[in-house]
Amino acid sequence: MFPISGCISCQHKFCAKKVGLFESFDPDDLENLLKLIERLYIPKGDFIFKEGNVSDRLYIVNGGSFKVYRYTKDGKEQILYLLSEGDYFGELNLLKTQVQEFNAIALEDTHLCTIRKDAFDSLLSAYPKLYAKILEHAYERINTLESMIQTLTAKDVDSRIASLLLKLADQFGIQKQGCIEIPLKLTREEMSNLIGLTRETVSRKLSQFQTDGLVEFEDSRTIYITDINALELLKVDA
Amino acid sequence: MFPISGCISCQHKFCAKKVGLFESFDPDDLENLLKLIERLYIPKGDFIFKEGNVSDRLYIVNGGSFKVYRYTKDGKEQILYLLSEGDYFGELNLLKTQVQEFNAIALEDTHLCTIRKDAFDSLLSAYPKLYAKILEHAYERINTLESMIQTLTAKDVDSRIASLLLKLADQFGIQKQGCIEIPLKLTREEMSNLIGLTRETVSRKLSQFQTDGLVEFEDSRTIYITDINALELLKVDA
DNA sequence: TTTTGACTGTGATTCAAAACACAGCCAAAT
DNA sequence: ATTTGGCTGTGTTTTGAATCACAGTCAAAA
Repeated sequence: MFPISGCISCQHKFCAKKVGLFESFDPDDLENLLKLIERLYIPKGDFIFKEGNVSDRLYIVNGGSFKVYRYTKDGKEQILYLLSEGDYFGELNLLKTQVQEFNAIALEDTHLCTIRKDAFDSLLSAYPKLYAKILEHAYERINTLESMIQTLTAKDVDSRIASLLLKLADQFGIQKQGCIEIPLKLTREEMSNLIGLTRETVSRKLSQFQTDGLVEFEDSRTIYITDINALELLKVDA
Repeated sequence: MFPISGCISCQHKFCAKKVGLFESFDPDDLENLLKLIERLYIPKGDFIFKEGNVSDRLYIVNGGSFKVYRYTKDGKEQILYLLSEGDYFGELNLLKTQVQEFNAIALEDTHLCTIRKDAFDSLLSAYPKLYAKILEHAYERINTLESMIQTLTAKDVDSRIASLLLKLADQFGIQKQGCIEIPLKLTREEMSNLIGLTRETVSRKLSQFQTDGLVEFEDSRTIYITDINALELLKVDA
């Protein structure tokens, strides 16, 4: 994890533009903002931050993706959030200085734009409208968490996996002819860590979903959802 | 569910004062605020709001308590939030008009102070500092939800029940000599609906906790935590 | 190119909570 | 005072996911 001066995937300006947080910024504002941004390149598998770190940055995903997780009592990782291009994380922790309670690891080679606390503070006083954006984002996060609880309390495994697939499709899915591609290459274990199951159970159920014609796989990592209606039914019905 | 003019438990002013949301209000502001408040008395067991209702009020608990829940796929209620005196709910839904996604039922005879959307909007423009309070509250809600997920993903039943008891103690507990009383009289089933177990499992484990000297009961509803350290250990350790 | 290590699928077994069943209890209502 | 209905405790049985075990696959590294 190290700052880099040249950034392959971004033209420096873009990262701020793709993010809802700054969508009201005009070109001058953006110019101003760019001075505050520090960029990081995180290779696949490396930590972005760890539990116990002082959380003093806002992270904007400019390219790539990462998972935010902590450990359950029995030592399995429980993934709370998945972020990809255009997403951001950490703004709430900047409002009061505090310690990070999650770990974050890059799922692929990842380019981040970061803003440190002091820079963010000056932004907030210059653009008080940012508070509204932050509040909106907090509200989205609440919704994410509430539906995650909905998923986790479903005893029925089919419905949990259907929920997961639909969530991934909604968040990352690319509409193709007759199917939805989920370009995020999660391992079976990572999927299980999103919904509180074991990797074996996820593996078995996904095979079954495939033979039932609900999904297809490419090299067992890239998922294609071929029957989204059936998944919706599994999610809701008994 | 009906408005009442005389309110036994409150002197009208108090409800606003006990709530963090309005703590920065001076006497004049409060006087102003009082004109906007409508009070409701909800007898035990009655609905405060239902899924599908337009959510057009902020609810402040002036006395009593209620549960906020929705249904899991298999028809059990999943309780998301418990509120008692001084708590409030619904402010986030007032920011954009929308439909309620939860049900709320009074756990005992409950007195509420409510503020309707239009009144709240005028408050917000008069006191923009309220946004900061709302954001703070959203952040607390995120923390609540994240630790709820932590609890739900613990496979181990002892730790889930320990987490629940500690949460109840933290939120509602009254320090007594040598123990903590939890005055909220939840049924075993409601407890199970907070942590995704069955009422039988909760019943068995609480009996065991009692014989192990961790808790005591009065008429099986009021809980006294007698060994909070042991519960902390159960929550964290294997 | 070969080796390595991480990931995957799938069978067999275990196990703990869910489900079922029912009697006893208590509080509210009649 | 009696009835009623919801709640509780606790046995017994069932069930389905976790666990254990292991071979096969694949991609990255040497």
